[in-house]
Amino acid sequence: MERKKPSGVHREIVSRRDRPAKPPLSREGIIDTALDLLARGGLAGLSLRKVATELDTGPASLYVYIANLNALYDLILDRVFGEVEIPETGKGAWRERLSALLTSYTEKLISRPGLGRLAMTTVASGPKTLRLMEAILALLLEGGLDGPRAAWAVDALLLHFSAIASEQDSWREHGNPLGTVEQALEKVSPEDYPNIHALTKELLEGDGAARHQWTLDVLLNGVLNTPR
Amino acid sequence: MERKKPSGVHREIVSRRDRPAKPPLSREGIIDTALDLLARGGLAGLSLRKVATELDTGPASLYVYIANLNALYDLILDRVFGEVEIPETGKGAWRERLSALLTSYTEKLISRPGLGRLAMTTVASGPKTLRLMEAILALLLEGGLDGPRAAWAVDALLLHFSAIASEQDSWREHGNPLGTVEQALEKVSPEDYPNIHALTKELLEGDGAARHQWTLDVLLNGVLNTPR
DNA sequence: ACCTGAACACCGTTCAAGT
DNA sequence: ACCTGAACACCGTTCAAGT
Repeated sequence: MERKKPSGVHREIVSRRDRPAKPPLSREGIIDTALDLLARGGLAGLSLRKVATELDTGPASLYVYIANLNALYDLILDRVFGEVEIPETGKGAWRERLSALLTSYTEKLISRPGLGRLAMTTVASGPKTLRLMEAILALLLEGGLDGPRAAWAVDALLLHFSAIASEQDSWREHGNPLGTVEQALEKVSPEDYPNIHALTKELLEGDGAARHQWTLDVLLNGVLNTPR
Repeated sequence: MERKKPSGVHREIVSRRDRPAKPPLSREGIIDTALDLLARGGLAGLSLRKVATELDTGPASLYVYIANLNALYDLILDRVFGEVEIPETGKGAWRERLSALLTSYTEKLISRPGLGRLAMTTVASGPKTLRLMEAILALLLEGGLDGPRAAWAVDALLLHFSAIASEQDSWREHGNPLGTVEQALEKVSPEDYPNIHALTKELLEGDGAARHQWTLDVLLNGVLNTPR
Protein backbone atom coordinates (compact mmCIF):
# COMPACT_ATOMS: atom_id res chain seq x y z
CA MET A 1 0.00 0.00 0.00
CA GLU A 2 1.28 3.42 -0.88
CA ARG A 3 1.96 5.72 1.99
CA LYS A 4 0.62 9.22 2.02
CA LYS A 5 2.39 11.96 3.85
CA PRO A 6 0.48 12.65 7.03
CA SER A 7 -0.73 16.22 7.22
CA GLY A 8 -2.31 16.51 10.68
CA VAL A 9 -0.68 18.77 13.21
CA HIS A 10 -1.10 16.17 15.89
CA ARG A 11 0.97 13.63 14.05
CA GLU A 12 4.54 13.50 15.15
CA ILE A 13 6.75 11.16 13.27
CA VAL A 14 8.64 8.97 15.66
CA SER A 15 11.10 6.69 13.99
CA ARG A 16 10.46 3.13 14.92
CA ARG A 17 12.46 0.29 13.54
CA ASP A 18 12.69 0.35 9.80
CA ARG A 19 9.53 2.08 8.71
CA PRO A 20 7.95 5.39 9.60
CA ALA A 21 5.79 5.11 12.66
CA LYS A 22 2.14 5.79 12.35
CA PRO A 23 1.06 8.00 15.19
CA PRO A 24 -2.11 6.86 16.86
CA LEU A 25 -5.34 8.34 15.63
CA SER A 26 -7.14 10.78 17.86
CA ARG A 27 -10.39 12.62 17.87
CA GLU A 28 -8.64 15.97 17.68
CA GLY A 29 -6.47 14.81 14.81
CA ILE A 30 -9.54 13.68 12.92
CA ILE A 31 -11.14 17.09 13.41
CA ASP A 32 -7.93 18.78 12.26
CA THR A 33 -7.87 16.72 9.11
CA ALA A 34 -11.56 17.30 8.47
CA LEU A 35 -11.13 21.06 8.77
CA ASP A 36 -8.17 20.86 6.45
CA LEU A 37 -10.20 18.98 3.86
CA LEU A 38 -12.99 21.51 4.27
CA ALA A 39 -10.61 24.40 3.68
CA ARG A 40 -9.27 22.75 0.57
CA GLY A 41 -12.40 21.40 -1.06
CA GLY A 42 -15.48 22.54 0.81
CA LEU A 43 -18.20 20.18 1.85
CA ALA A 44 -17.77 18.18 -1.35
CA GLY A 45 -14.13 17.61 -0.42
CA LEU A 46 -14.93 16.19 2.98
CA SER A 47 -15.78 12.56 3.52
CA LEU A 48 -14.92 9.99 6.12
CA ARG A 49 -13.03 8.04 3.51
CA LYS A 50 -10.94 11.04 2.59
CA VAL A 51 -10.20 11.79 6.23
CA ALA A 52 -9.10 8.18 6.61
CA THR A 53 -6.92 8.31 3.51
CA GLU A 54 -5.37 11.54 4.73
CA LEU A 55 -4.56 9.84 8.01
CA ASP A 56 -3.17 6.87 6.16
CA THR A 57 -5.68 4.38 7.39
CA GLY A 58 -8.91 2.74 6.36
CA PRO A 59 -12.35 4.25 6.83
CA ALA A 60 -13.29 1.78 9.53
CA SER A 61 -10.57 3.02 11.85
CA LEU A 62 -12.31 6.33 12.45
CA TYR A 63 -15.25 4.69 14.13
CA VAL A 64 -13.21 4.16 17.26
CA TYR A 65 -13.27 7.92 17.75
CA ILE A 66 -16.47 9.15 16.17
CA ALA A 67 -19.88 7.53 16.05
CA ASN A 68 -20.68 8.57 12.49
CA LEU A 69 -20.45 11.35 9.95
CA ASN A 70 -22.95 13.51 11.77
CA ALA A 71 -20.94 13.28 14.96
CA LEU A 72 -17.93 14.50 13.03
CA TYR A 73 -19.98 17.44 11.79
CA ASP A 74 -20.88 18.26 15.38
CA LEU A 75 -17.25 18.14 16.44
CA ILE A 76 -16.17 20.34 13.54
CA LEU A 77 -18.79 22.93 14.39
CA ASP A 78 -17.94 22.95 18.06
CA ARG A 79 -14.28 23.44 17.22
CA VAL A 80 -15.14 26.44 15.04
CA PHE A 81 -17.53 27.88 17.60
CA GLY A 82 -14.65 27.76 20.03
CA GLU A 83 -12.79 30.20 17.80
CA VAL A 84 -15.52 32.83 18.05
CA GLU A 85 -14.33 35.86 19.97
CA ILE A 86 -16.49 36.75 22.92
CA PRO A 87 -15.92 40.32 24.10
CA GLU A 88 -14.99 40.81 27.73
CA THR A 89 -17.88 41.71 29.97
CA GLY A 90 -18.07 45.35 30.93
CA LYS A 91 -15.91 46.67 28.14
CA GLY A 92 -18.04 49.02 26.10
CA ALA A 93 -21.77 49.08 25.47
CA TRP A 94 -23.61 45.75 25.47
CA ARG A 95 -24.91 46.36 21.98
CA GLU A 96 -21.45 46.88 20.55
CA ARG A 97 -20.20 43.77 22.28
CA LEU A 98 -23.10 41.72 20.99
CA SER A 99 -22.54 43.04 17.48
CA ALA A 100 -18.86 42.15 17.72
CA LEU A 101 -19.69 38.65 18.90
CA LEU A 102 -22.14 38.01 16.09
CA THR A 103 -19.74 39.47 13.55
CA SER A 104 -17.02 37.12 14.76
CA TYR A 105 -19.51 34.24 14.63
CA THR A 106 -20.35 35.03 11.01
CA GLU A 107 -16.69 35.45 10.07
CA LYS A 108 -15.73 32.10 11.51
CA LEU A 109 -18.53 30.35 9.67
CA ILE A 110 -17.43 31.97 6.44
CA SER A 111 -13.74 31.30 7.09
CA ARG A 112 -13.85 27.88 5.45
CA PRO A 113 -16.22 26.67 2.76
CA GLY A 114 -18.82 24.22 3.97
CA LEU A 115 -19.07 25.52 7.52
CA GLY A 116 -22.04 27.73 6.82
CA ARG A 117 -24.06 24.86 5.50
CA LEU A 118 -22.96 22.65 8.36
CA ALA A 119 -24.17 25.23 10.84
CA MET A 120 -27.65 25.21 9.29
CA THR A 121 -27.79 21.47 8.79
CA THR A 122 -26.57 19.93 12.00
CA VAL A 123 -28.04 20.49 15.42
CA ALA A 124 -25.02 21.37 17.51
CA SER A 125 -25.05 21.11 21.27
CA GLY A 126 -21.40 20.89 22.27
CA PRO A 127 -19.76 22.94 25.02
CA LYS A 128 -18.70 25.73 22.69
CA THR A 129 -22.24 26.04 21.39
CA LEU A 130 -23.40 26.44 24.97
CA ARG A 131 -20.66 29.00 25.62
CA LEU A 132 -21.96 31.04 22.70
CA MET A 133 -25.56 30.88 23.83
CA GLU A 134 -24.60 31.78 27.37
CA ALA A 135 -22.66 34.84 26.26
CA ILE A 136 -25.42 36.10 23.98
CA LEU A 137 -28.04 35.54 26.66
CA ALA A 138 -25.96 37.53 29.14
CA LEU A 139 -25.61 40.42 26.70
CA LEU A 140 -29.31 40.51 25.91
CA LEU A 141 -30.21 40.48 29.59
CA GLU A 142 -27.67 43.24 30.14
CA GLY A 143 -29.48 45.11 27.38
CA GLY A 144 -32.66 45.01 29.41
CA LEU A 145 -34.55 42.15 27.80
CA ASP A 146 -36.52 39.87 30.09
CA GLY A 147 -35.57 36.19 30.19
CA PRO A 148 -38.25 34.72 27.93
CA ARG A 149 -37.61 37.31 25.25
CA ALA A 150 -33.86 36.86 25.49
CA ALA A 151 -34.33 33.10 25.11
CA TRP A 152 -36.20 33.50 21.84
CA ALA A 153 -33.87 36.23 20.69
CA VAL A 154 -30.68 34.20 21.05
CA ASP A 155 -32.19 31.57 18.77
CA ALA A 156 -33.27 34.11 16.19
CA LEU A 157 -29.85 35.80 16.15
CA LEU A 158 -27.79 32.63 15.81
CA LEU A 159 -30.20 31.25 13.25
CA HIS A 160 -30.11 34.34 11.07
CA PHE A 161 -26.35 34.67 10.91
CA SER A 162 -25.96 30.96 10.37
CA ALA A 163 -28.37 31.31 7.48
CA ILE A 164 -26.35 34.15 6.02
CA ALA A 165 -23.18 32.08 6.20
CA SER A 166 -25.01 29.14 4.67
CA GLU A 167 -26.32 31.25 1.83
CA GLN A 168 -22.89 32.64 0.99
CA ASP A 169 -21.58 29.11 1.20
CA SER A 170 -24.08 27.87 -1.35
CA TRP A 171 -23.19 30.70 -3.69
CA ARG A 172 -19.53 29.91 -3.38
CA GLU A 173 -19.82 26.18 -3.99
CA HIS A 174 -22.38 26.60 -6.70
CA GLY A 175 -19.89 28.89 -8.40
CA ASN A 176 -22.34 31.73 -8.24
CA PRO A 177 -20.73 35.09 -7.61
CA LEU A 178 -22.54 36.54 -10.59
CA GLY A 179 -24.37 33.55 -11.93
CA THR A 180 -27.85 32.20 -12.53
CA VAL A 181 -29.65 34.39 -10.04
CA GLU A 182 -28.16 37.51 -11.54
CA GLN A 183 -29.12 36.40 -15.01
CA ALA A 184 -32.64 35.56 -13.90
CA LEU A 185 -33.08 38.94 -12.24
CA GLU A 186 -31.66 40.89 -15.13
CA LYS A 187 -33.74 39.13 -17.73
CA VAL A 188 -36.93 39.71 -15.82
CA SER A 189 -39.79 41.26 -17.76
CA PRO A 190 -40.69 44.78 -16.58
CA GLU A 191 -44.40 44.07 -17.07
CA ASP A 192 -44.63 40.92 -14.97
CA TYR A 193 -42.14 41.95 -12.30
CA PRO A 194 -41.98 45.74 -12.19
CA ASN A 195 -40.52 45.97 -8.70
CA ILE A 196 -37.80 43.40 -9.28
CA HIS A 197 -36.98 45.12 -12.54
CA ALA A 198 -36.71 48.50 -10.88
CA LEU A 199 -34.61 47.20 -7.99
CA THR A 200 -32.33 44.72 -9.73
CA LYS A 201 -29.19 46.55 -8.73
CA GLU A 202 -30.22 46.86 -5.11
CA LEU A 203 -31.23 43.20 -4.94
CA LEU A 204 -27.87 42.08 -6.25
CA GLU A 205 -25.81 44.29 -4.00
CA GLY A 206 -23.04 42.23 -2.46
CA ASP A 207 -22.95 41.35 1.20
CA GLY A 208 -20.55 44.01 2.31
CA ALA A 209 -19.93 45.39 5.75
CA ALA A 210 -22.74 47.92 5.38
CA ARG A 211 -25.25 45.21 4.75
CA HIS A 212 -24.00 43.10 7.62
CA GLN A 213 -24.34 46.07 9.95
CA TRP A 214 -27.83 46.77 8.67
CA THR A 215 -28.87 43.18 9.29
CA LEU A 216 -27.45 43.34 12.78
CA ASP A 217 -29.42 46.51 13.46
CA VAL A 218 -32.61 45.08 11.99
CA LEU A 219 -32.49 42.11 14.32
CA LEU A 220 -31.46 44.01 17.42
CA ASN A 221 -33.96 46.81 16.84
CA GLY A 222 -36.62 44.23 16.17
CA VAL A 223 -35.85 42.23 19.27
CA LEU A 224 -35.76 45.36 21.41
CA ASN A 225 -39.08 46.64 20.07
CA THR A 226 -41.06 43.41 20.10
CA PRO A 227 -42.33 42.06 23.42
CA ARG A 228 -43.68 38.56 23.70
CA MET B 1 -47.87 -2.02 -5.32
CA GLU B 2 -45.14 -4.49 -6.14
CA ARG B 3 -44.02 -3.22 -9.47
CA LYS B 4 -40.34 -3.98 -9.45
CA LYS B 5 -39.02 -4.41 -12.89
CA PRO B 6 -37.14 -7.65 -13.28
CA SER B 7 -33.82 -6.38 -14.42
CA GLY B 8 -32.02 -8.40 -17.01
CA VAL B 9 -35.24 -9.81 -18.39
CA HIS B 10 -36.91 -8.35 -21.45
CA ARG B 11 -39.77 -6.15 -20.35
CA GLU B 12 -41.43 -4.24 -23.14
CA ILE B 13 -44.19 -6.53 -24.29
CA VAL B 14 -45.34 -7.55 -20.86
CA SER B 15 -48.89 -6.49 -20.13
CA ARG B 16 -49.39 -4.73 -16.82
CA ARG B 17 -53.00 -5.20 -15.85
CA ASP B 18 -52.19 -4.76 -12.21
CA ARG B 19 -51.23 -1.11 -12.49
CA PRO B 20 -52.07 1.94 -14.55
CA ALA B 21 -50.20 2.42 -17.77
CA LYS B 22 -46.83 4.00 -17.27
CA PRO B 23 -47.01 7.64 -18.27
CA PRO B 24 -44.23 8.82 -20.51
CA LEU B 25 -41.34 10.45 -18.77
CA SER B 26 -41.67 14.19 -18.36
CA ARG B 27 -40.14 16.93 -16.34
CA GLU B 28 -43.35 17.46 -14.41
CA GLY B 29 -43.70 13.76 -13.73
CA ILE B 30 -40.18 13.64 -12.39
CA ILE B 31 -40.95 16.52 -10.05
CA ASP B 32 -44.15 14.79 -8.94
CA THR B 33 -42.25 11.64 -8.13
CA ALA B 34 -39.50 13.52 -6.35
CA LEU B 35 -42.01 15.33 -4.16
CA ASP B 36 -43.67 12.03 -3.42
CA LEU B 37 -40.37 10.49 -2.36
CA LEU B 38 -39.67 13.55 -0.25
CA ALA B 39 -43.02 13.26 1.49
CA ARG B 40 -42.37 9.60 2.23
CA GLY B 41 -38.74 9.60 3.23
CA GLY B 42 -37.42 13.12 3.47
CA LEU B 43 -34.20 14.18 1.86
CA ALA B 44 -32.62 10.81 2.63
CA GLY B 45 -35.41 9.12 0.69
CA LEU B 46 -34.84 11.17 -2.43
CA SER B 47 -32.28 10.25 -5.04
CA LEU B 48 -32.17 10.25 -8.79
CA ARG B 49 -31.92 6.50 -8.74
CA LYS B 50 -35.02 6.19 -6.61
CA VAL B 51 -36.94 8.58 -8.84
CA ALA B 52 -35.90 6.46 -11.81
CA THR B 53 -36.92 3.23 -10.09
CA GLU B 54 -40.25 4.76 -9.16
CA LEU B 55 -40.78 5.69 -12.80
CA ASP B 56 -39.80 2.21 -13.84
CA THR B 57 -36.71 3.22 -15.74
CA GLY B 58 -32.97 3.53 -15.32
CA PRO B 59 -31.19 6.51 -13.78
CA ALA B 60 -29.73 7.62 -17.07
CA SER B 61 -33.17 8.26 -18.55
CA LEU B 62 -33.78 11.25 -16.32
CA TYR B 63 -30.96 13.21 -17.85
CA VAL B 64 -33.05 13.94 -20.90
CA TYR B 65 -35.24 16.13 -18.71
CA ILE B 66 -33.00 17.44 -15.96
CA ALA B 67 -29.38 18.49 -16.13
CA ASN B 68 -28.42 17.05 -12.74
CA LEU B 69 -29.54 16.57 -9.16
CA ASN B 70 -29.23 20.25 -8.33
CA ALA B 71 -31.46 21.16 -11.23
CA LEU B 72 -34.05 18.78 -9.82
CA TYR B 73 -33.77 20.52 -6.46
CA ASP B 74 -34.42 23.83 -8.20
CA LEU B 75 -37.48 22.47 -9.93
CA ILE B 76 -38.84 20.98 -6.72
CA LEU B 77 -38.44 24.27 -4.91
CA ASP B 78 -40.04 26.28 -7.66
CA ARG B 79 -43.00 23.91 -7.65
CA VAL B 80 -43.44 24.39 -3.93
CA PHE B 81 -43.00 28.15 -4.13
CA GLY B 82 -45.83 28.12 -6.63
CA GLU B 83 -48.11 26.76 -3.91
CA VAL B 84 -47.48 29.72 -1.63
CA GLU B 85 -50.61 31.82 -1.22
CA ILE B 86 -50.14 35.44 -2.15
CA PRO B 87 -52.89 37.65 -0.70
CA GLU B 88 -54.81 39.81 -3.13
CA THR B 89 -53.60 43.37 -3.36
CA GLY B 90 -55.71 45.90 -1.53
CA LYS B 91 -57.47 43.44 0.76
CA GLY B 92 -56.56 44.43 4.28
CA ALA B 93 -53.50 46.12 5.72
CA TRP B 94 -50.19 45.51 3.94
CA ARG B 95 -48.60 44.18 7.10
CA GLU B 96 -51.29 41.56 7.57
CA ARG B 97 -50.95 40.50 3.97
CA LEU B 98 -47.20 40.26 4.22
CA SER B 99 -47.49 38.23 7.40
CA ALA B 100 -49.96 35.91 5.71
CA LEU B 101 -47.65 35.47 2.74
CA LEU B 102 -44.65 34.62 4.88
CA THR B 103 -46.71 32.29 7.02
CA SER B 104 -47.86 30.44 3.92
CA TYR B 105 -44.26 30.34 2.71
CA THR B 106 -43.12 28.76 5.96
CA GLU B 107 -46.00 26.30 5.98
CA LYS B 108 -45.26 25.10 2.48
CA LEU B 109 -41.60 24.56 3.30
CA ILE B 110 -42.57 22.57 6.37
CA SER B 111 -45.27 20.63 4.54
CA ARG B 112 -42.85 17.93 3.41
CA PRO B 113 -39.63 16.84 5.07
CA GLY B 114 -36.51 17.94 3.25
CA LEU B 115 -37.93 21.08 1.69
CA GLY B 116 -36.66 23.36 4.40
CA ARG B 117 -33.11 22.19 3.93
CA LEU B 118 -33.46 22.41 0.18
CA ALA B 119 -34.58 26.02 0.48
CA MET B 120 -31.44 26.89 2.42
CA THR B 121 -29.11 24.80 0.30
CA THR B 122 -30.04 25.55 -3.28
CA VAL B 123 -30.04 28.94 -4.91
CA ALA B 124 -33.44 29.08 -6.54
CA SER B 125 -34.23 31.51 -9.32
CA GLY B 126 -37.22 30.04 -11.10
CA PRO B 127 -40.36 31.95 -12.06
CA LYS B 128 -42.18 31.15 -8.83
CA THR B 129 -39.23 32.42 -6.83
CA LEU B 130 -39.44 35.66 -8.74
CA ARG B 131 -43.18 35.82 -8.18
CA LEU B 132 -42.57 35.57 -4.46
CA MET B 133 -39.92 38.26 -4.43
CA GLU B 134 -42.06 40.55 -6.52
CA ALA B 135 -45.03 40.20 -4.19
CA ILE B 136 -42.97 40.83 -1.07
CA LEU B 137 -41.27 43.83 -2.64
CA ALA B 138 -44.64 45.29 -3.55
CA LEU B 139 -45.93 44.86 -0.01
CA LEU B 140 -42.85 46.43 1.54
CA LEU B 141 -43.07 49.41 -0.81
CA GLU B 142 -46.75 49.71 0.01
CA GLY B 143 -45.68 49.77 3.66
CA GLY B 144 -43.62 52.85 2.97
CA LEU B 145 -40.11 51.44 2.65
CA ASP B 146 -37.88 52.94 0.01
CA GLY B 147 -36.58 50.71 -2.75
CA PRO B 148 -33.08 49.96 -1.50
CA ARG B 149 -34.35 49.07 1.96
CA ALA B 150 -37.12 46.90 0.52
CA ALA B 151 -34.55 45.11 -1.61
CA TRP B 152 -32.47 44.13 1.40
CA ALA B 153 -35.56 43.39 3.45
CA VAL B 154 -37.02 40.86 1.03
CA ASP B 155 -33.80 38.91 1.22
CA ALA B 156 -33.71 38.99 5.00
CA LEU B 157 -37.33 37.89 5.30
CA LEU B 158 -37.11 34.98 2.89
CA LEU B 159 -33.80 33.93 4.36
CA HIS B 160 -35.03 33.92 7.92
CA PHE B 161 -38.15 31.87 7.31
CA SER B 162 -36.25 29.48 5.09
CA ALA B 163 -33.82 29.05 7.95
CA ILE B 164 -36.64 28.33 10.37
CA ALA B 165 -38.01 25.68 8.05
CA SER B 166 -34.55 24.24 7.61
CA GLU B 167 -33.98 24.08 11.34
CA GLN B 168 -37.26 22.30 11.98
CA ASP B 169 -36.39 19.99 9.14
CA SER B 170 -33.08 19.05 10.73
CA TRP B 171 -34.75 18.37 14.03
CA ARG B 172 -37.29 16.15 12.35
CA GLU B 173 -34.83 14.09 10.35
CA HIS B 174 -32.34 13.90 13.15
CA GLY B 175 -35.17 12.49 15.27
CA ASN B 176 -34.85 15.35 17.65
CA PRO B 177 -38.16 16.49 19.05
CA LEU B 178 -36.78 16.21 22.58
CA GLY B 179 -33.33 14.87 22.00
CA THR B 180 -29.70 15.74 22.39
CA VAL B 181 -30.12 19.49 22.57
CA GLU B 182 -32.65 19.15 25.34
CA GLN B 183 -30.37 16.85 27.24
CA ALA B 184 -27.40 19.15 26.78
CA LEU B 185 -29.37 22.15 28.01
CA GLU B 186 -30.86 20.37 30.98
CA LYS B 187 -27.56 18.92 32.11
CA VAL B 188 -25.83 22.29 32.00
CA SER B 189 -23.97 23.33 35.13
CA PRO B 190 -25.51 26.35 36.87
CA GLU B 191 -22.05 27.73 37.66
CA ASP B 192 -20.67 27.73 34.13
CA TYR B 193 -23.88 28.62 32.34
CA PRO B 194 -26.15 30.47 34.78
CA ASN B 195 -28.30 32.10 32.12
CA ILE B 196 -28.88 28.94 30.13
CA HIS B 197 -29.64 27.12 33.35
CA ALA B 198 -32.17 29.75 34.39
CA LEU B 199 -33.84 29.88 30.99
CA THR B 200 -33.81 26.22 29.96
CA LYS B 201 -37.58 26.05 29.72
CA GLU B 202 -37.84 29.21 27.66
CA LEU B 203 -35.07 28.09 25.33
CA LEU B 204 -36.77 24.78 24.64
CA GLU B 205 -40.19 26.22 24.06
CA GLY B 206 -41.65 24.72 20.91
CA ASP B 207 -42.11 26.69 17.74
CA GLY B 208 -45.80 27.41 18.13
CA ALA B 209 -47.91 30.04 16.48
CA ALA B 210 -46.99 32.58 19.15
CA ARG B 211 -43.32 32.23 18.41
CA HIS B 212 -43.89 32.44 14.68
CA GLN B 213 -45.86 35.64 15.15
CA TRP B 214 -43.16 37.06 17.38
CA THR B 215 -40.49 36.32 14.79
CA LEU B 216 -42.61 37.96 12.11
CA ASP B 217 -42.98 41.05 14.27
CA VAL B 218 -39.29 41.15 15.15
CA LEU B 219 -38.32 41.21 11.50
CA LEU B 220 -40.97 43.63 10.36
CA ASN B 221 -40.41 46.00 13.27
CA GLY B 222 -36.70 45.78 12.68
CA VAL B 223 -36.98 46.47 8.98
CA LEU B 224 -39.35 49.37 9.58
CA ASN B 225 -37.10 50.94 12.20
CA THR B 226 -33.75 50.51 10.52
CA PRO B 227 -32.81 52.79 7.63
CA ARG B 228 -29.86 52.02 5.41
C1' DA C 1 -35.49 12.19 -29.86
C1' DC C 2 -35.82 9.28 -26.37
C1' DC C 3 -34.41 5.37 -23.56
C1' DT C 4 -31.36 1.92 -21.60
C1' DG C 5 -27.80 -1.30 -19.22
C1' DA C 6 -23.54 -1.09 -17.79
C1' DA C 7 -19.74 1.07 -16.05
C1' DC C 8 -17.08 4.58 -13.37
C1' DA C 9 -15.79 6.76 -9.38
C1' DC C 10 -17.30 7.56 -5.47
C1' DC C 11 -20.15 7.28 -0.61
C1' DG C 12 -21.14 5.72 4.99
C1' DT C 13 -21.17 1.88 7.74
C1' DT C 14 -20.46 -2.88 9.45
C1' DC C 15 -17.93 -7.00 10.35
C1' DA C 16 -14.68 -10.59 11.21
C1' DA C 17 -10.20 -10.88 11.93
C1' DG C 18 -5.98 -9.17 13.34
C1' DT C 19 -2.47 -6.56 16.89
C1' DA D 1 -8.13 -1.29 23.01
C1' DC D 2 -7.07 -0.22 18.71
C1' DC D 3 -6.67 -1.06 13.77
C1' DT D 4 -7.63 -3.12 9.26
C1' DG D 5 -9.24 -5.04 4.56
C1' DA D 6 -13.07 -6.38 2.63
C1' DA D 7 -17.73 -6.29 1.91
C1' DC D 8 -22.49 -4.29 1.71
C1' DA D 9 -25.74 -1.26 0.06
C1' DC D 10 -25.98 2.61 -1.74
C1' DC D 11 -24.82 7.34 -4.59
C1' DG D 12 -24.55 10.88 -9.30
C1' DT D 13 -23.11 10.87 -13.77
C1' DT D 14 -21.44 9.31 -18.33
C1' DC D 15 -21.34 6.54 -22.39
C1' DA D 16 -22.08 3.51 -26.19
C1' DA D 17 -25.64 1.35 -28.01
C1' DG D 18 -30.28 0.71 -28.91
C1' DT D 19 -35.35 2.34 -30.55
